[in-house]
Amino acid sequence: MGRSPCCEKEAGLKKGPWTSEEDQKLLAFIEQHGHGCWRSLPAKAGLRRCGKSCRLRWTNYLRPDIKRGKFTLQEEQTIIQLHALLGNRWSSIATHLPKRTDNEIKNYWNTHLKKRLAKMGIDPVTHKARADVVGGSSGAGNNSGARYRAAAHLSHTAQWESARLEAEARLAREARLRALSSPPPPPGPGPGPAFSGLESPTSTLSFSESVLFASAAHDTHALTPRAYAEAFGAEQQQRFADTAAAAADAAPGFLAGVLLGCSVAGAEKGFAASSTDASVCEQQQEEEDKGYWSSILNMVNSSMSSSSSSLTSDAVTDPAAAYLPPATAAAEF
DNA sequence: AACCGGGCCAACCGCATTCTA
DNA sequence: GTAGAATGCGGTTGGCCCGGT
Repeated sequence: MGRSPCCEKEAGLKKGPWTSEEDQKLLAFIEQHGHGCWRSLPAKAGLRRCGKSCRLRWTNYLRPDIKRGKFTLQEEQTIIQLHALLGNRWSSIATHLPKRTDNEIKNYWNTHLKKRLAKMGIDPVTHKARADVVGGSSGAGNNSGARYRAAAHLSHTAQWESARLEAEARLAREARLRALSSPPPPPGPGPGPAFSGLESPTSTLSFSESVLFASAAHDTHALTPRAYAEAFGAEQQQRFADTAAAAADAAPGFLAGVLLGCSVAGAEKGFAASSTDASVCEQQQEEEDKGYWSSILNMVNSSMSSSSSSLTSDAVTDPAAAYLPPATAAAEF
């Protein structure tokens, strides 16, 4: 595959921080003409920058729909959960955090979240409990249990993710084939909620990631309130509960229920209730996990069937099978 | 006051992927 | 089918800022 002649090597191109004058030029040009071809944009806009630099400046800074400033607790959770599922696929993660850029998320992960997970004894790369923490059952008491469970849960999701990626690749191939063999659908209401609300203009993945988003939202369980409190400090516990309550107001469905189940209920029961019966808690956790995963399956099923009228391939006649985790994971159900 | 080290983040770099002729 | 061009993406860097000594 050919590599383009690097525009950065063109003579006289400016590098480094952008001036406000350059920003103005870029903004004005894009507002008037749209960005179109990035390569030719700098010349048209009167900028001595390469197109790549312009694109980066626009997407990471100048775009009007960018939210700047501190990440909310909910955003932090989403990043952690999506990272557990997707790894360093920052653009995919950014797809599910409206108004945040991949660069910003990446920076935030590297400077904040990674360290906090490490503090929790969770390897920020694998999202598994570190051996030195899991093995060291002494001292920390119940802490290691909560940490281990959180990490085990994340590990569990990783198995799902590998299966999901396979299915995703298959669906993408099939979608492409269908697109080639059939005319585009008429404009109008989309095939269903799974398609309509979660699609991102920047996303290269649509359906399956929408499902993933929902599943990630479910994965609020992955960090238990207590484990979360350990990592994020007591002063954030209230924020956590507030956020969940706000989410319940705004979205009284699925996500809110999960958030509430995790936070408010947790808060009511005494957020860091170290004196509660551990075995009962674990049983409850297992039950919740079962419900959690089966609701994902249900959602996948319903989402797939809602769109299956246009899916004709054998590979997706059994939608659940397309997303079935490896046998070891499936056996845990 | 000066120095130092770490945190933070915008921007760069180069590879990967997608598009197009 | 292939090569070149365009764009996307993730890792890394450079420089500013701030708190500690």
